[in-house]
Amino acid sequence: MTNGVDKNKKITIYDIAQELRISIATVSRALNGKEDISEKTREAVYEAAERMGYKASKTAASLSRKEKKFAALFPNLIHDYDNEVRRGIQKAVEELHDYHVSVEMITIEGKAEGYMEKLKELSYKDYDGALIIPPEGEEQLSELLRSTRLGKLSLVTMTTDLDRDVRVFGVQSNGLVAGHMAGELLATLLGPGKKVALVTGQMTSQIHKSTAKGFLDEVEAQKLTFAGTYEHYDDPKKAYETAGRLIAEHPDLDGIYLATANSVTFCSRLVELGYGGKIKIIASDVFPKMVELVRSGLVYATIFQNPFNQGRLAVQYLFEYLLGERKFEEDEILLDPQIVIRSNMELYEKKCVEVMSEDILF
Amino acid sequence: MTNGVDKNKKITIYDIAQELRISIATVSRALNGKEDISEKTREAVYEAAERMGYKASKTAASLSRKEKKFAALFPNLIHDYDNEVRRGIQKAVEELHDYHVSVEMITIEGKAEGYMEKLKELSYKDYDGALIIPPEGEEQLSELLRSTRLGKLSLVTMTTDLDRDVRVFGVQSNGLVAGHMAGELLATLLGPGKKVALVTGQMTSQIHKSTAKGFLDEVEAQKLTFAGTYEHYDDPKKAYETAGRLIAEHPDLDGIYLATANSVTFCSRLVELGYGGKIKIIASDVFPKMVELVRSGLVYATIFQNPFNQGRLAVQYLFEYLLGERKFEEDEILLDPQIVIRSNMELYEKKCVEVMSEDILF
DNA sequence: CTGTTAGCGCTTTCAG
DNA sequence: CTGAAAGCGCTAACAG
Repeated sequence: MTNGVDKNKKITIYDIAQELRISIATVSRALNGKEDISEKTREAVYEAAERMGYKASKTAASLSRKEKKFAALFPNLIHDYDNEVRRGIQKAVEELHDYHVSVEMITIEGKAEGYMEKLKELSYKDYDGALIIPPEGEEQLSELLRSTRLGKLSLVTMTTDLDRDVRVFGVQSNGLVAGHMAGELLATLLGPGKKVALVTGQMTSQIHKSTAKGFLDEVEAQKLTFAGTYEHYDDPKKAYETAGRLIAEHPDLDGIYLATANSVTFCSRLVELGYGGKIKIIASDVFPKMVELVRSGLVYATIFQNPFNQGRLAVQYLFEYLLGERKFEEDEILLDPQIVIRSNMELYEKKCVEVMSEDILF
Repeated sequence: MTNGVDKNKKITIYDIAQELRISIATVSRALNGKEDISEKTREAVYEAAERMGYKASKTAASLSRKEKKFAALFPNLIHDYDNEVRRGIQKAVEELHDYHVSVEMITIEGKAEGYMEKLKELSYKDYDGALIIPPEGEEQLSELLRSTRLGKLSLVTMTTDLDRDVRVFGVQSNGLVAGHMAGELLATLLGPGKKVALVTGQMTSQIHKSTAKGFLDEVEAQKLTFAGTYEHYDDPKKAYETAGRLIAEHPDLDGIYLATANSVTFCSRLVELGYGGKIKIIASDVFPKMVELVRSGLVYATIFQNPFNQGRLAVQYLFEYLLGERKFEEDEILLDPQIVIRSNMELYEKKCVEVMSEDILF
């Protein structure tokens, strides 16, 4: 024993209470940042906890704490990506079963107003947090949110960056790096000077902006020729049209980075146009249909953005945040995109699941 | 309520005890597969648990259960890879802090005999499990193990496949897929017909065998020319020599898959011989020195095998196994290898750490 | 603002 | 082989 800290004994709030000659309830309150406690006591407790080497027991806490109630808000759109996020959320709920967290999945019919209404209701119903996948036109929701008090309801965003002031944190893929990766792969596949295009979702969304930036930077660094950015909404028909337009405008195109959903529709149009093997394609994420595209060789690689984990971590982190275990100086949690080629496809294939309704897919 | 199961209420062992008119202690014993209990009671408890929809609370259990004691056995060799495994184990201990698991890190001086001796001691001292990174010549350890009773000490292996009969499970990288990935990348980089070689560790080790198999299969499928397998132990001097020999025998070589440690020594010898930019190299794992090699362009890609996670999961799974939460029909847990190129290197760089002693490295 | 007390659900002696 | 009882460390009323 060099200093007063005995490594062998586990320090509990009981020890701190004894040391300070106060009750364990007071120690608990101090440690959990509750309101009704004097600053003096709180400081004394913090000091003692630090000095004595106190480490809170999450298991004991969870045994007595009351349930944390979350809700997950999704737009009314069945989507491969969102479906994976959903599965991730469900997984997190299972994993956190012992810790008493529940998540209600809610599909919102309307757009921004629908979200706001539900959010207010949740706040009123004493929910602790909400996980949001925003509707089209998220700026509007951001706007509404900024002018509304939601009490103690903590907001976490996924696949978006709703205004930072209104949320606790956001979980999304590292778009910047994903863009660079796609650029580097195309450069490797094609060599310098070749002509590439970017096909992406709404550029009003931050995630698409950063993906585009990463890709453009890499294209420039690798001295590829840039044909342009082709933006389209998450709509298969638009994807189909966009493919046609892209080829019409650049019949000599060598490569494409498909940084959006609806890759499948897009690719099948390319095949129709007779560009099957001629253009090197880097796509995004792994869904059952994408597996086939990579296997067939039409798509050389796809960049997996792990939507499943996005949902899972959103729940987990929100929970930890609410317990004061997590700080978030960085309010963006970025997941690592991964390169999937034919030979490691099987590893990702088993991680994704057929989407319930296939209407929207093809 | 369609059947007797009320989804709203949490079923506890108390409920089961009441239903069966026995004590909660008996229920607990039955559920945990303790010895001193009649088969009849056990079955009744299982049946009731199933019927009533019982889900055990790990948190409550961990609060009263006594400490699980593990040990991790490493050879006396400071090594980038092992160092990461160590860090992973430490991480797991932190994560499992609340669950009362401790892991003692032990460096074994001798070889197989040294391991056996320590293992017997651990068994005698009532340890619950041991995590093993075997010494050179693991077959010998396997041999010894097969003829020795270690009581209730559960064995988990890492970076090896010690005899399956003597261990609970093993955690290692998916060598087969890693080999395929390296082959596919080289094929993409070089095109068909080009000449490639495999540089690997001891082929007596299962992990190296499966990596080699994956690579060879892919080389054949992609119609590359195979120059041969160059085997060497984890010794920088050998790596240096091997590089020289490889080039002497195949001056027209186009690509190499470095499926072993000591890539750094190997590569620097290649540069000395003037083969710096001429040969495409796929390496393994990410360590600080490897980061430089990829950044410089000497190595095109490296296949990350996540040794950190290997250590972390080994502890976690062993713990879950001991609690009966995990079954392991498959006794090999395979981690997904990941492709790291220049543009996503930063994501992996921050996950590895400078090794303590650098002697062995270069 | 603080203390008392009753659990949370389970494992583990200790006594039969 | 089984039961009774004492906690594990913490939170949440409730009562000052």
